[in-house]
Amino acid sequence: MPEVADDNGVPPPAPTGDELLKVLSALGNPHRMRIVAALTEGRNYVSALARQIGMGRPLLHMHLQRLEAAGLVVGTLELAEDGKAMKYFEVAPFFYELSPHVIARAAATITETADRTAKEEAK
Amino acid sequence: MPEVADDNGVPPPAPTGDELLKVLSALGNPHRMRIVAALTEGRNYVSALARQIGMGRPLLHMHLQRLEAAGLVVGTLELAEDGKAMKYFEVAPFFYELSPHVIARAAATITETADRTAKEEAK
DNA sequence: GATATGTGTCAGGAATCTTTGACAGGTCTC
DNA sequence: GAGACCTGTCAAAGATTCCTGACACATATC
Repeated sequence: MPEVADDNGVPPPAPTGDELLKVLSALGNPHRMRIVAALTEGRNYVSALARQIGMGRPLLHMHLQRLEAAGLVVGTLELAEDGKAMKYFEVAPFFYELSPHVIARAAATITETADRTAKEEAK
Repeated sequence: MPEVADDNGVPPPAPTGDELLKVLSALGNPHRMRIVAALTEGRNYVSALARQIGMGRPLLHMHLQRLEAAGLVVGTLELAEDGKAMKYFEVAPFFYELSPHVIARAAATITETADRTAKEEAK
C-alpha cells in the first residue's frame, strides 16, 4: 500500500522569503525542535508541556508563540469541564523542501532585516 | 528533456538533530539566504561576491564559514593564472524535507545547547 | 481565606548573534 | 617602493535572542 494519501497531492507551493525565513529560524533551535517533537506525540496544554519537557512556562510560552507565528503549531484556548481555561497546542501539517533552488527563489522575495528596520509595513 | 538527474535518486537520508539544526539556523538568516541565492547563479570568490551583494568582506567571510560548516556551500582556494590566491565558493547540492515527522525524528538526536555548554566533545 | 490548578505578561540580566574597522599576510604591475 | 588586487583574523561595539523570577488574572477545592 502507498504511504499516506491525506492531502490532494499538493506539489511544492514555493514559499515566500519572509515565510521561509520565519519557519527556518523557528525550527533552528533545539528547544523549539523538541517542542514540535513533543507535540507530534499528541496535543497538550502549555503547563503540562512545560513539565513534560522540563522548562519554565514563560519560556515555553514564548517559544510556542514563535512557532505559531511561523505556522508550525496551532493553539486553541478551550474550557475544561471544571471551568479552567487551558490552551492546547498541536502541530500543524507543514511540509517544506530545502534545496538551492527553493532558497534562491525565496531569497528574491525578502523584505526583512535587509538594511532598514523595515518596520513600516502597516502603511 | 527531464529536469536534472544527477544523483542516483537518493530518497530521504533522515538527518541527525545536530545536522538539521546547523542547516536550519544557517539558512534562517536573510543574508545567508541571499548568499546561497547568489551562488546559485554561479560560483564566485569572496571579494567579488561581497561587492555583488553589497556587504563587507569580514562579514561575508563569517557567513560563508557558517554556511560551509552546515555543508550548504563549499569553498576551494585556488591560484589564478596571475598567481593570486582566491577562494571560490559554490553551493552544495543539498536537499532536506521539513515535516513534523522529520523534526520529531531529528529532535531525538540532539546534543546541543540543551543545558550544559556541551563543549566537551574533544574528549 | 488559603491552596492548587490554569492563563497571560513584564522587566532585567545573560548569552548569542551580527557588524564594523583595523590589521596581518600574499602576488602582480607601474 | 607605491598601489591594486587577493586572502585571512582580531577586538570591540551593536542588536537579538534567550531565560528567569515576579506579578496579574481567573476557577475549583479544602
